[in-house]
Amino acid sequence: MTGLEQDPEFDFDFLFEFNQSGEAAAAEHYSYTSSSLSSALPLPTAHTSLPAPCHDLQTSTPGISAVPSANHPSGYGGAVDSGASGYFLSSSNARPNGAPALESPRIEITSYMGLHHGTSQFFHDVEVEDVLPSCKRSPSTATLSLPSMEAYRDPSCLSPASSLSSRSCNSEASSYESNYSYPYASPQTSPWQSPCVSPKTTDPEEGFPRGLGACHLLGSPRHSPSTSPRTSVTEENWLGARGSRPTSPCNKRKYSLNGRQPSCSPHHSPTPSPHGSPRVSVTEDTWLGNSTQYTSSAIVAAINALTTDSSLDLGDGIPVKSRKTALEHSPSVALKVEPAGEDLGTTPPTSDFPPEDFTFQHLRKGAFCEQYLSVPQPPYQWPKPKSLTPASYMSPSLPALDWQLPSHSGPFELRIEVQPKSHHRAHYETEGSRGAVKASAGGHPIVQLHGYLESEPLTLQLFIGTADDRLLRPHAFYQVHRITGKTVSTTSHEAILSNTKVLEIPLLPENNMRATIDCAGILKLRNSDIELRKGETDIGRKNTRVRLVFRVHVPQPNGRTLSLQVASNPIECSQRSAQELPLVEKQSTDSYPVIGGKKMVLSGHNFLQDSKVIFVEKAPDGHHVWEMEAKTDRDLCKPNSLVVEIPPFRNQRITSPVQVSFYVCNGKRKRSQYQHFTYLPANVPIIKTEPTDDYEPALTCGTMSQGLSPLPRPYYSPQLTMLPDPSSCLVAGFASYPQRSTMMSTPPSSSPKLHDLSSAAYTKGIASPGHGHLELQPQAAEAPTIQEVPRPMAVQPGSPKQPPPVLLQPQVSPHLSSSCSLGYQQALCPNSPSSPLPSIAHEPTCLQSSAHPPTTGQQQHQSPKVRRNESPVTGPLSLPEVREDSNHNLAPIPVTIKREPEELDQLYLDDVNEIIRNDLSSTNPHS
DNA sequence: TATCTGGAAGTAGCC
DNA sequence: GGGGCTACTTCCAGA
Repeated sequence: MTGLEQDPEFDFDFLFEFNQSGEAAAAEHYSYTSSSLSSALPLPTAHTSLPAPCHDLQTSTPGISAVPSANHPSGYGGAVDSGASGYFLSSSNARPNGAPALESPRIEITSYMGLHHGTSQFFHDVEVEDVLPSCKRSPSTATLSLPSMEAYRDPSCLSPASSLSSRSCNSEASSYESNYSYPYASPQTSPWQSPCVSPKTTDPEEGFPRGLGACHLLGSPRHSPSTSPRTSVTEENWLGARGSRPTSPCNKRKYSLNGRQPSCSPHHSPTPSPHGSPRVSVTEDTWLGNSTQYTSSAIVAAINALTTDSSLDLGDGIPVKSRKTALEHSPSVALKVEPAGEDLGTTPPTSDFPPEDFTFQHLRKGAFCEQYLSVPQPPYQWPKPKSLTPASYMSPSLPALDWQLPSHSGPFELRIEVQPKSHHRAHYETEGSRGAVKASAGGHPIVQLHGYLESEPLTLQLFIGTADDRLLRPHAFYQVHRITGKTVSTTSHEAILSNTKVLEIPLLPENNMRATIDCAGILKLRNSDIELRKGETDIGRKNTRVRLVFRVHVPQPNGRTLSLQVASNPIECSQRSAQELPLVEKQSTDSYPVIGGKKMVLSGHNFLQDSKVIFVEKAPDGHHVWEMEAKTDRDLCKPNSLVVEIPPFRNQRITSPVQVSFYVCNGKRKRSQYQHFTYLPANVPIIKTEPTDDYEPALTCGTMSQGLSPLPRPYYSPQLTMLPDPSSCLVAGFASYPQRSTMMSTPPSSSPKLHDLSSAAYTKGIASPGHGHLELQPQAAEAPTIQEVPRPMAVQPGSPKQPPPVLLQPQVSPHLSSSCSLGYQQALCPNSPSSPLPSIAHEPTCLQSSAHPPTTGQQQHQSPKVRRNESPVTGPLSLPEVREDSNHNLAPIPVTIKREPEELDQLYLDDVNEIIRNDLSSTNPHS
């Protein structure tokens, strides 16, 4: 690292600049974005700044603790409100951020001292001092001398939990290096950060978005050559980069500390980066290039860049591999001279890229981040689209990656023609690539955009998303990894959006807007790295399922952009899971009358003759209300298929569908993920049920339609499962969307149709009085018209700390706390601790949820620790039962509820994240 | 030689 | 505090 990098002063300057100008700056940004975007930033630029928008949107939330309601209303809530607009993002009027003008109370950002981190970081990165002549800096910038890192790292800024000092591991080490690195870590704090990340904490660190990881990753020294972003923010950075092995946080791994793996250790890295750390290459051009660059967008970009590169500078700490990569591919403007012409990616942005330059756009898009990421530049250049207009390519205001988007709208449909295999062992940064994700039948996944008749190519975005029962969002522990080589025929480009690495693949008309995804691998980030991030609430342990998430932004004639998204089936990424755990990919039936008796064929992997299929009804708190082992036909059992007889449901008198789960168990701790199954009332024909009354809408929303789903499918579809389709609830027309499909029958590949609200549809729905119980109308009313306020209708999975859906809840009529309302609110703040959605939407759950917003099946699960406290004793629990019955006036059949710690494992695992979130939220006032 | 893979050793955390 | 287990991460070796 060069002295410059380490120059605290430098960082502080920026920091300060930021802080001081804080609000003003923030405001400026906004205004910039909103108003001046066009002027200040040429669309092309905006385009490039893609990340920014996302950040904005997302971020608005995250870093800013206060943002709360204000934000929501305008921000998320707004999104919701505007719903319709959501998908259509107006490129024209929108702020680059895409957010309504203002919504975002980014102001908060400013205030916070913690910002230093972020800012500093930010600047630090930027620091690229060389790049940024001090003279160019804003005069107003106050220079803060950095006496010591301590100062730098204002303890106050750190959340208690996160406080480095608190961490034993970092202790000393943390002092300088940590601090040093720390800044990087925080870029996320910036308001622009993705919301997904940590929502809300004022605490800078908290602000640390999980997405950050991505950035880190990107910047991270270790990441794989081209890609793997490492989240180094963690220990290495914070805790003491000095440690030999960058990794283990808190000395979890002694060996690492011992330098057992020197190779990994940044310090030892054999292949120091020639170019120096890939810092954010905020080059003069990009950053200061011209006066205009100071525009908000520029700032945003810079921030983004900063964000991403958190770890970069740890020069020493950069893992060989990462470093190598970074070096090779992403020359950082900042410190070192980039190899001339190294590649596009690295090329210091010149202030004037031709907007048309696709490559460039990408670069710019990623702005600093990308450079940072060091996207390996392929020998071949990113094809320049015939005429990829910014609009076609990307709108400045694109929905954040954690927003739920429809897979189709109007004539357009983004579809995964060929699903990826259910197992793909992800590689660590310390490993070589494990290749591209493949399709189960050989070959690679294929994605196609239907209904697009224009001649302009579009860009298909791919990122790694979660596969749990919550809303789809970028996975904190996995990043897409760009694969290159002889075997790769698909051109791709990496970009970083909201701290998540995104692979961009051209969708060409000549190929029927079809792309073979043979260039996407999956990188696993060390849990320790990610978990230590401030603001990161998810846990990595056993959180090994991901989905490939594809997005495409289709420019509309009216200037808006239609964003479609589709997620693949879940992909198990762990080695062990792939080898031992049973996996259910498909089920021949996903609903059946309570009488049971029907044979159901499960398709998947690792089935054994001894495999058991257990049907479970879970209470909102996660306890098993009912368990029943289904009969399996051992004779027909094959490694890839299992025939099971659907057991009769415990309550033969249900009046509405009840969703339960089942899993395949190969032994202790070897069980598949829960699959959803719906029991239908005995006398009810297996036909779709439409919400009929206020009392049961929830039910319908939550559970019904399963029977409808004609195709067997894995239940995975978190988003679907979690979110009752608002649209369905709101719009009569949408009722047709199988809620269930959303719940589980929807092919994993399908994205939440729930959100599939075309602007028109959505608008109508909202406007439509007929959907009264969807108290959404008011919101709609509040919301600016779509055109006026292009906000993604998509659901914003808030970060854990995200304020509860206050806005929505009130609107929901009490008696309705049905799934619809619930679902809706969930949709708004899916991750909100206060409004968790039960992964399993059985009737009781729906109702209860409403009654007990804070607890959902998942949340109710206690974290591992908590669990331990739980009585392992098996005993009858009447709670769930009673409530359920009472609610439905059903004569409950006595049920014995067993508490089996082991059994709950899965539940816990599934819910741990939520729990953690809750814990964090409760413990952290700010958040 | 480089990449991809499968397998397994070493380590950490939990019971 | 040690042993057993499981999960995570890293390393090794073969194709």
